[in-house]
Amino acid sequence: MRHKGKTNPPGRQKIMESFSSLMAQKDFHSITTAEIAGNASVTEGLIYKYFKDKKDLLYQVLDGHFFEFQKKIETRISRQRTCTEQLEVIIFSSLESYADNRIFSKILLLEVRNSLEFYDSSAYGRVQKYSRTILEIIEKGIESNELKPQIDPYVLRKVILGSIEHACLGEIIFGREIDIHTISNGIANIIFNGASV
Amino acid sequence: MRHKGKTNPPGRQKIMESFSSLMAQKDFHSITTAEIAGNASVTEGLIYKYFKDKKDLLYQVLDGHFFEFQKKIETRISRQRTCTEQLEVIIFSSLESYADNRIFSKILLLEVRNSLEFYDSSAYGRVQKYSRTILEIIEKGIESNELKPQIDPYVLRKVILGSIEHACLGEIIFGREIDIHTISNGIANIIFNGASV
DNA sequence: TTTTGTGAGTAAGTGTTACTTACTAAACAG
DNA sequence: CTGTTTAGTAAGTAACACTTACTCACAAAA
Repeated sequence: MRHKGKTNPPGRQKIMESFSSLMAQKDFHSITTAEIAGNASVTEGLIYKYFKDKKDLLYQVLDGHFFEFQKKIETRISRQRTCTEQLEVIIFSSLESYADNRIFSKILLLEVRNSLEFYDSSAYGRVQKYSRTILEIIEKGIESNELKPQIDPYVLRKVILGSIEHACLGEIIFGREIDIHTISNGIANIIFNGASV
Repeated sequence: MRHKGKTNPPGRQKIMESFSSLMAQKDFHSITTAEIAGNASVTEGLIYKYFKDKKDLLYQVLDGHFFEFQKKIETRISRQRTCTEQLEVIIFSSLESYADNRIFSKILLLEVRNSLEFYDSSAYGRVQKYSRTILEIIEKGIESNELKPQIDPYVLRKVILGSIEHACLGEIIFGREIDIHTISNGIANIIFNGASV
């Protein structure tokens, strides 16, 4: 290459930061391109140099956040030995990440799911990988006799992910504080030991 | 009243039906008011006689669907005696309703949650009532010694609702078929008896 | 040293969209 | 009859997402 393929120019970064900070204040659809550009001190047109459209900007911002989320989860999992411990780490760390990073949570749980384009994005690729990791842990747990053999791994994964996500919704939507330790212990206790006497 | 307060005129109904059928085909934001009106054979302006804005139309359509959902669930619950049976009915019937009524599910799980106005709507009032019913059943179950006393009712509710909702997402988003019986039994089994050996 | 190509960024649009305003026509109540 | 209310229309408008066509800076090749 003749031109030193310098990637991620300042304008691009400023647009993403500006958009992120706006997402902390309001929902995706009420953020305008004019606002994003103004807040970033660039012109509206520049957004479309780096992003296909407004949604693509959303997906790319999510992708960055998800990358960090994934890195943290993976190192933590690797430090645990049993399947139960690993799933507990997943429950706790997911709750922690959602609670610590509202923008990430809002985008992932409330804004991207409704349009099909998301499922082609690289951010969704990360979701799939994370999801597959959970499935593998469950399958290993069944093999090693930690988990009941009659359990459907896909269903258990749904219960785990669903519980985590639902637990964060109140926090994200209404800005309520949640006690991560209590909730994650509560969820893990129900899922592993059951609610019935 | 002087004018026989005749409510729900044909134009209003046609708008709601038109919008419902469009929701079956695409996501909320890519439906235009021109489309809704054209499909209903009325003028665009009429939409705004009966609905505050496009979102209000969404909420009112959801409200109608939720009313039916609630009616069905409540009669079914009343036929069960034990808390466990009642919660099983909730899990099964919710899955069934979501699977049978894609428009309802799509609106409730993917389209309304992200904007705060929804939480003032009457549809959200129904969500709260349904949610409260579940909590009451759980509390009764703890009192009657069917459920473990150390369980936090709020957490158990999160696990139940989260599992149900997550189980339907694949179905709704990708149009996958799910086996309601298998999934609802699987979820109930994990939640009541636990996944650990 | 000039030329040429490219990446960063801008300015000024354009078509669409959600929503508004000001208006009929008819049904009814007093 | 008369005034009021309901159902519905027609013709806008501001704001929005996105496009087009451009400038400028700079670096490598000729």
